[in-house]
Amino acid sequence: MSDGPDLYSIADLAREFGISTRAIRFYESKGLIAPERLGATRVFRRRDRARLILILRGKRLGFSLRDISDYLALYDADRGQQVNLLAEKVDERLELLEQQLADLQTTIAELQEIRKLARTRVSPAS
DNA sequence: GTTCTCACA
DNA sequence: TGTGAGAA
Repeated sequence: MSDGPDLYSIADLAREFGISTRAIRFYESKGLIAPERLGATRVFRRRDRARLILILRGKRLGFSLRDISDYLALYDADRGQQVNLLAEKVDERLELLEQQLADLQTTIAELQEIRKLARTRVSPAS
């Protein structure tokens, strides 16, 4: 049905996702994942792998580990509230990015204006 | 190979 | 938000 191994070592996941084993341990220390242990050694199941994928996607979208942790914590608890939190954080993020984009566009326009003036005043005719 | 802790940016 | 180093 669903394929792939049932068990993964920390090195397996680090290799698959192109991150360090240190980063994975770091995420665990922050409570984002909670792999089982065989003795002292971490054993990751599909569920842990799935959470890791969500962590990396959240990071890629610019969310903090804290945000991602808050979101993941609701997976086992309140799925309705999880959806609400996600919507709220996504709105926040979009608002910030849109503002940053507008600021960048303003800066770009200023620089382009400066370049235009500089060319007409100090450059040989082209 | 894996674990942990401490220091560091 | 991670990494480096060192010891086990």
